[in-house]
Amino acid sequence: MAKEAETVSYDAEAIETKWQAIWEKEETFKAHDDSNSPKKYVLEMFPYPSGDLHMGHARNYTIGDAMARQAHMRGFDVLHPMGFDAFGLPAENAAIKNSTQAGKWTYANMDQAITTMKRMGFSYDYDRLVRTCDPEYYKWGQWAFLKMWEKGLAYRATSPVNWCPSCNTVLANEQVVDGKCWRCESVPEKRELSQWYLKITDYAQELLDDIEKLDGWPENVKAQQRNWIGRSEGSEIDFTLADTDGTSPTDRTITVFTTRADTLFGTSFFVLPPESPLAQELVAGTEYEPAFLELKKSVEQVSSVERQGSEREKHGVFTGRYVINPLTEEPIPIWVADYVLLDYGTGAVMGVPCGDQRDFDFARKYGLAIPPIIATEDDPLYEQLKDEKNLVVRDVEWDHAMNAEGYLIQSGEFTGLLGGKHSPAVNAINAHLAERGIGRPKVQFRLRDWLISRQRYWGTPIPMIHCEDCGDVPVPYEDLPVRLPDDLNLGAGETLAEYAPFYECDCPQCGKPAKRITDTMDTFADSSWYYLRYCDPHNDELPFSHTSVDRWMTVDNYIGGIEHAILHLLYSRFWTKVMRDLGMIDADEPFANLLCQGMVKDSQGRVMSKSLGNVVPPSSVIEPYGADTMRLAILFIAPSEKDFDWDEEVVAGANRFIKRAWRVVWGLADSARHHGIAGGNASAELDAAKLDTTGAELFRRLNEMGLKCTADFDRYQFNTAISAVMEVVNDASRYLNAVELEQRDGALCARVAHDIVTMLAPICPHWAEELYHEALGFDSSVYDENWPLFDELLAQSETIEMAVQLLGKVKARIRVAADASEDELVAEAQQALGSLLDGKTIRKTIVVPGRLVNIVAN
RNA sequence: GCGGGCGUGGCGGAAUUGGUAGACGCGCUGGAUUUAGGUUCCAGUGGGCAAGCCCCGUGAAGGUUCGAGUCCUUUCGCCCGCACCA
Repeated sequence: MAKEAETVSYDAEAIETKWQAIWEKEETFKAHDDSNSPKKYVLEMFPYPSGDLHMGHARNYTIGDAMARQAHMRGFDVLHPMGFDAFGLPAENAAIKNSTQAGKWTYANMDQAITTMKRMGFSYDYDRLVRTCDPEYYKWGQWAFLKMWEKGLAYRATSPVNWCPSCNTVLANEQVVDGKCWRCESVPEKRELSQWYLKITDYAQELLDDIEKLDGWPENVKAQQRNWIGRSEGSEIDFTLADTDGTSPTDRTITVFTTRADTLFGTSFFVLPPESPLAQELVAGTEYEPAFLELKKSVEQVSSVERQGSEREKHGVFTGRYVINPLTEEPIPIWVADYVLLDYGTGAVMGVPCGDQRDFDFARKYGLAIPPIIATEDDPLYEQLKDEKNLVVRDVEWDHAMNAEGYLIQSGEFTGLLGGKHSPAVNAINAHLAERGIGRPKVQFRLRDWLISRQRYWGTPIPMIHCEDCGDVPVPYEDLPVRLPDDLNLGAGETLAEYAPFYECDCPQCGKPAKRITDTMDTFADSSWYYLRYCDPHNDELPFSHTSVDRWMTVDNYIGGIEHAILHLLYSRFWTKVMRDLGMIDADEPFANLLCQGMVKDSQGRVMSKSLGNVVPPSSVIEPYGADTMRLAILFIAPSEKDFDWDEEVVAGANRFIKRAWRVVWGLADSARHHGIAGGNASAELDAAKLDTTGAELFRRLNEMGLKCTADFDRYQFNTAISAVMEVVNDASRYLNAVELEQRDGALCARVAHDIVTMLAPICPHWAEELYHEALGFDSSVYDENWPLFDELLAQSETIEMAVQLLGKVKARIRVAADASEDELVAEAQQALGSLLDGKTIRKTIVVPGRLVNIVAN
């Protein structure tokens, strides 16, 4: 390397501290509500402040920050806010343990996290910081609850719910994961309690349909949501309850839900769940009652985890009663069995052992008939019974249910129709039942209403009052927020329900003494609309104004963990639709593009956890290497969606590159100055035709790799965007090594230096800012610089290497002029193949411009 | 069982639409510079052997095509979600 003006050494800590202070002072990252530029809303899932940030947060926010900064450089007015999901149980538990206030613990953690965010150089508009535990925030969550109450979307109901004995609160359906509490992994108990719900099921169909609109979401998240919503098309069929004699009809019916109405002729028994009040009623006072009660008791003792295992043996008892099959008019015995659920469908099932493996297993165990009513063409039974309308064979020797698609046999007038879900046979039987008024098509969802009340202190109080006379009465809007008291003695175990200053109040309707609801909302309610509040965080008239959400919504890029695939993302979609129906916002969906970043694991591929002691705190990387190295390493090590194992070598490699790029930029800038051009003057006259071969090739590569880097940013593929810049840096380094200072092209050096700095600016912002000012000589922030433009034409070289194939196999390579004609290429190619073509006839030649010539000869 | 995804060097991973497989980085090998290197620079690095204008190579086997990591069929393996949902 020729001697240059001495370069300044790279001191990460000094420049990072310096620029963080300047950004803060200059308010560099302020979002503008009134700008004429197109907007871009980049959002990372806000953290729960349980302590300092961990590597997962660092990765999440680094991805978002690279997107946000690059968007700004491409001319967008960017909204890139941050906040805290600050309510929740860990704060309360910590407060109980330390006899302090949950708020104190939470605010201290939030301050700590903000410090770390600033050390990472994230480009947040801290003016818009949202903390869900601030009354200015949760007031509007309460407001939304009241609106939902008015629309009938919020209600109170008593039903069996999941109670977590360790968290001392109920859980939403979505929060019972693998039969365990999502937070503490205790096994919840079923309790009959009066709880508050949001009617998300009203939106089940729309939530399902609109998944189709989410082109920018990963397939697996969409699939998970579809699964969770669980739409199932089937039929409801009414069975008449027979009298105690077993045959004469009563005037009562029991309705079942089935997706296989076609198998109605094969119904040989009927099942109710042990929890069924109807079952209780049917056996009451009979000889069957003791066995029923025993089964019911045993089911209560088995945990939900165990009961849900599909391997579990089925248990059932006969009730002594019958229903009448509406088509065959035969009596069907009613059983009670533990494999049927009370809260799905109608809570009653028609048992068709021929068509369903579970029913089959149950029939075998209890010696119930297995009438064959469906068969495939290659089944001997099909030949025997294909024209048989009446039930002549009542049992079969099979060892499993008939799972394959087949034709109905022994099924009256429907014999011969193709059966299966959504089959002609289903349609025909549905039509028949509908005509008789004893059946109807029915769409069933798995999704349940969202149970949002929690019996905990540290959350948004539900703004309702219970009056002995008036019932549940909403808190008047002018009384919002219902403030959470901050002087509870949590350490002594005091709860809101026991704290009179909170619950004592007067009924807003009749004025008599009443009791305030002491449940708080699930924290997922708080996080279901925070992205809307960021649009208008200081509004004290409304949760947000229509103009503000018109300006910023929808979120263009949402980045967060896959663990929220159902819970948070489904609730947020629901909340947005509710706000839309309240006329608050026009958008149907909150998040246009979703990126679920992979996990950061330890070097052995294990999840980082405090209990394993394998946590790598961000500070352990920032301190020795700097935030820019860490950001670079995180983005380079793997594609954003993939898990990666933490690898110190990669960090060292990233640091090596950043230092190398630093030297190269200085070398280029000094060279430019030597030739009288400002270090980073990208607009200096650059005549590509006047460049020597080495210079021309560097310029071409700059354009080629610049285009690639830009395209990779566009598809959020940061690892390859970085590799493109690495190639430019490598090329520039070779240029500096190969060409003496005097021979270098000043304008070229300035351009390359400028573009390297700007392309890396979203990823290594402090590094870029320092070079932009000190090496390239600019006064403004690189954040306000334009993303460089590259030229497709300039990316092409005059001569290119092309592959020559014989029968599709590469046999030679030729260097040809980029604008060579097809004829010239074919001639060159044939020459290159030489003797390989001897004695062969050319059948065909395929020319792929710029890539290859394939000669088909034999 | 249902749904989604993935199999490419020693490792992380590249390869917009079918068109030169292995970019970039880590690691490793050799060389240069240095008093020294956890520095920098240069070169090499999929496998095989007869060392070539060679053969084989993207989990496996077929197929379509002038041409397949990419498309189709079958199959093996792994990961994730839901699940006695009728």
